[in-house]
Amino acid sequence: MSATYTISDLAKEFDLTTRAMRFYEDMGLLQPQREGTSGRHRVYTARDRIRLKLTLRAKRLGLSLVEAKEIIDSYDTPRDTAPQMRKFLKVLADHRVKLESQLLDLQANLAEIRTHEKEAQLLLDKAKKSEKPGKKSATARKSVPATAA
Amino acid sequence: MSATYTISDLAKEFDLTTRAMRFYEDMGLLQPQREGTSGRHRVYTARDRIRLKLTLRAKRLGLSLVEAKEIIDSYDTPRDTAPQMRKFLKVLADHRVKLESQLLDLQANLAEIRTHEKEAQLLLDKAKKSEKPGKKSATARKSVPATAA
DNA sequence: TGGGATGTTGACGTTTACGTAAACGTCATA
DNA sequence: TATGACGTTTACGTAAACGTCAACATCCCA
Repeated sequence: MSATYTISDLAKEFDLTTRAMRFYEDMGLLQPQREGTSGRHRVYTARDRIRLKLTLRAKRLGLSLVEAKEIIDSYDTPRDTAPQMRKFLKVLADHRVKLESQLLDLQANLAEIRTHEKEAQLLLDKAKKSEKPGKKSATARKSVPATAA
Repeated sequence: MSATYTISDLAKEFDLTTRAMRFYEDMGLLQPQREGTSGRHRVYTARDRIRLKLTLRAKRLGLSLVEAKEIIDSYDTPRDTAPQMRKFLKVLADHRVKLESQLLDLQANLAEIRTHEKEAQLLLDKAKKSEKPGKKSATARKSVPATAA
């Protein structure tokens, strides 16, 4: 009934190799069922697909596969007792702190780039304007910016 | 006159090993001067310090050292001609696109975490309230969230 | 002047995240 | 039934980013 996927289905969808997917399985990130005459072929469920999606996003944010697994698993472990719940909350909070500081890095970096883009664009425009009117205009040779945070 | 640093000065300031700094030098990210009787000891300038700072921030955002070098170097290459300028702008734009998509990942992830935190906190509070009044309350066993983007 | 503290150059080791190749099984279909 | 196309296991290889010695040079200062 519910949708299932072959290894290459998911590999294609997320643009990775089957080797990578088997590796993720070895790491415990995916746990496909087996099927076929001798139960060799892997069958992925929607749950695997979502875990894979989360894994890749975590990777894009610079987490190792082990770190990714830790967090993703935490979404999938029992939280029936208060201590379990509190531990879950701690994992979330720790991760959030990391993400928030990364957000700052990112915003700083973006701001810097946009500044440089504007500046460079301005110089380029100026050069074009003086293309005919003037003779030659010495453009700036900038070095590493002091605004670096 | 202008401030200089020893290898361990910077290593301490940025919390990395001297081995890492020499490695960055091998990669071309840093180019300390040499000093002393036989010119063996490395001397780092403010420029090195800033390049190091940029390198580490790039690393935190998941760039490889080679990628970091490419971008940082681009800030430090001549931009006297229009083609050079345009190439510089292209590097910036490419990098900005990457950062912007990363920003989306990050914001999605943060939003998700905050949702889970609220939800979990609510359950925890509810459990505490019914600690005395009721007998026992079965708390939820949540699995991987469907909200996963 | 001597002895820690610090620095330097190799050079080999380690972890992460797969790539790649061999050698074989399985499945749809022509 | 045979012939691709796809899947599987096993195992060795690799690139990035350092860690970890060893063995020696320099520097500071009591």
